[in-house]
Amino acid sequence: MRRLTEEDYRRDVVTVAKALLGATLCRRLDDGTVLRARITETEAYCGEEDTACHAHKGRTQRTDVMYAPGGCAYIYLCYGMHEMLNVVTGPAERPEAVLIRGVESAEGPGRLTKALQISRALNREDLVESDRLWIETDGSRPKFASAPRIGIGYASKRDQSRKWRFVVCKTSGRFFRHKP
DNA sequence: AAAGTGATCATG
DNA sequence: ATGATCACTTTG
Repeated sequence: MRRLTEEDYRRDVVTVAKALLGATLCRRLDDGTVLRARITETEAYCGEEDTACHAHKGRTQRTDVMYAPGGCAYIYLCYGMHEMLNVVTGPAERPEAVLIRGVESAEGPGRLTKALQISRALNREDLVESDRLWIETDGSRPKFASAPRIGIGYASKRDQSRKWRFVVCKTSGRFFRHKP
């Protein structure tokens, strides 16, 4: 297992979104316990041109962190109750981020943050250096499927149709099923 | 299917 | 200041 570095994060957002699948999200609590979970689902949000991306409307107090160099956390509150965890990617001044949509045993962006006790208190955390929040990889690259992103009905048809959501394929624990 | 919840952003 | 709108989850 090695921790992801700034070089890993400063690549193109779609590349990073795929590379994060199978990596391990790690969270150290104040009492020292470390929570870990493998990432199973991600989405790429790709700059001011992407009408689904929060940075589409430009730089604001909330989106400012997306303009930072890749490697820090962008965490915001959705629907008044769900903390959403994103990883900023790309070079400085390019507002891209990967939404972490699911981890093993906590599917759903709001559920995983609850399970790992991640909140806006960790907004802007540097995942390269932090001892509270980081990501590790063992180099495995699980098979995945691509699909349209969820919950972006406000975006242009074109951007809604982009397949920038990536989900690890479910593996049968025991049996294989063959098409007749 | 619809509520619940509060930050955020565009209006005025 | 006010109001619509949300990268959602749970409950019925």
